[in-house]
Amino acid sequence: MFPKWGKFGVTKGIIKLSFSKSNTLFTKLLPFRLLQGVLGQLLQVSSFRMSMTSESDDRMTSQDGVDSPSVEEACGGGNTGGGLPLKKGPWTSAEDAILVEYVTKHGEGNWNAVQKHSGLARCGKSCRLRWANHLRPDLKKGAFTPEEERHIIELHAKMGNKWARMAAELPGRTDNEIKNYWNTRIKRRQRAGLPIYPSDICFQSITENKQNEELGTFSSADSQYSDFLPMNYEIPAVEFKRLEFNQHLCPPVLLDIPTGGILDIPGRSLLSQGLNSAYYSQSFLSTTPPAKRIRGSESLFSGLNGDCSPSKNDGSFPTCHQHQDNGSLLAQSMGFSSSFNQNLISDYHPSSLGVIPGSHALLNGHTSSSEPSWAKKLELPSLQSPIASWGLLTSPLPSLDSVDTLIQSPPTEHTESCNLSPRNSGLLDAVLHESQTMRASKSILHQENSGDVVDNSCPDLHMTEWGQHGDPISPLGHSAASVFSEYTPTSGSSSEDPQLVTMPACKVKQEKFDYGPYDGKDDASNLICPRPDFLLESNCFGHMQNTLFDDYTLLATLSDQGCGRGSCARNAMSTI
DNA sequence: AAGCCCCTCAACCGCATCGCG
DNA sequence: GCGCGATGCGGTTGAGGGGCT
Repeated sequence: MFPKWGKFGVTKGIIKLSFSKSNTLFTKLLPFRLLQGVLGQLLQVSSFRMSMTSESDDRMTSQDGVDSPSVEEACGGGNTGGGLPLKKGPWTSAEDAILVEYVTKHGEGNWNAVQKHSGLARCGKSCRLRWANHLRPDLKKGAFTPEEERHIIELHAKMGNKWARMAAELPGRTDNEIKNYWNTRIKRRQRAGLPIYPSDICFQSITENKQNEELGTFSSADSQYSDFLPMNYEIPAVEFKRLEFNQHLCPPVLLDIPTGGILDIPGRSLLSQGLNSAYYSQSFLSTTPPAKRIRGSESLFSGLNGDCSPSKNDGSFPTCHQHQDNGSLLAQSMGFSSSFNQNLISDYHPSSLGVIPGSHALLNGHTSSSEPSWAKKLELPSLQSPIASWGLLTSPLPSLDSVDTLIQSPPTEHTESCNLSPRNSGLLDAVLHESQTMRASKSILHQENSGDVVDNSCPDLHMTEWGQHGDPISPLGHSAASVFSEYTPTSGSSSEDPQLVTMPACKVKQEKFDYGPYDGKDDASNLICPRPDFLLESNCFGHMQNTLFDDYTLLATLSDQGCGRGSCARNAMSTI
């Protein structure tokens, strides 16, 4: 039953154990300190009665939950195969050997039978995990290579937290490995105040998605969007409770609503980290609590389709009323940005709290060249967005942790049934859809205006010029356009080379971000983002005070109510 | 050297999905 | 259609190690 140990070798504290079993040679590398425990485990497994004396065995004993009923619950069956208590905690080499032998003999699958047939005191679930994550012969051990890291980032941009799918594209790597890597990376970059996705990857993926689009991958997307474009949307009131932004970590992003109000959102939290990411997309657009997780594809604009689609709900979002988690509506607002036909803006009535009969594209259809759209959003000193219910925005926006929670929030039931995108769920899908929608919207506008023909061949958001597409209908469209008409897009900036962003009436020196301890593979041009609060404090907005900030009352309201970053509203007030 | 903090990663846990009777 | 077991997936936890003070 047990392997015949062949030889032992010790090198630099690592013991190399070789043994043969069933004409197969196994080699195991073990830290020296574990030797005693391993031998102890061998005895334990072989006899099912073991008095452990080593330190590691003591740890195991305390952890393995032999006497704990939770073990049975955890593995959904408890004792099987003759009443053997199931063990928890770290696997020993002996257990590994048993499992390897079993799988070698019987193949993968039927994991619950492992315990029955091999005597291994582990539940099937644990066996499967151990095999998949550590014992599989095709596993690639060691740190991720730079190529793999980049691939992971690209995949995450496309897929979101679909670890298993990502692992399938990274031979020899496990979902757990990738997940851990990503989570670590997220934390690291959060600390450093960096965006999650480097701009080059976004750009590359946008290009890929665009190619897919041209190949017809998203052939139905436009029509789907166009289905709801002309509709009125009722966006529910929303309360941002317990929301605090860690504003010192990242620059806020201003979202100016059609009345000129400003929602000041830390850019890193909402935009650079996730509004554009699959998880922000998913969770922010989710209209149901994270009770159910969706398998397979999730739609970025899930809330806009299915139950929330105008075709089904006359433009309202009933489920949005039902479930409002922190920030979800905000995300809806932002995520919906591109989904709203600019034509609708004229219908907007600021007094109708919670209801935005029309709304405005987040970017007002404008992006600048050379940067992916998601990155460009960060550049805006002001972003237009259909933020609903200003009067109910009674507290600051989510803290970073809150946002993290939102990031991690699973998609919703609706997302599954509301797929707009066949690929869904990734940042780049979001960008793509936004691009598509903007193009559709522009097309409509151009048709209606039947005047100047703007080059619709402009392939992507990043090819659009600010001043060229001033929204002729939005109360602020023109203003915004005028504000940005002189905006000079930058490209190829780097942290070593702070950029000057030309703004009307002012020049804003590009803030140099602390890129922290990260590996530096991500280029430093991720954010070309003059801090909006800086802009507010500069005289930049003096130029805009007759346009963006002509509604003193609303600003005062925002300031008093502490909406978003009240300080920013106050700053704006003081600037004005 | 000791204590603390932070990071990494293996493993657990809960839930969803699938397939079968 | 329903129940159940097997499997898969993603979020979370906690032990252990390394670095810093």
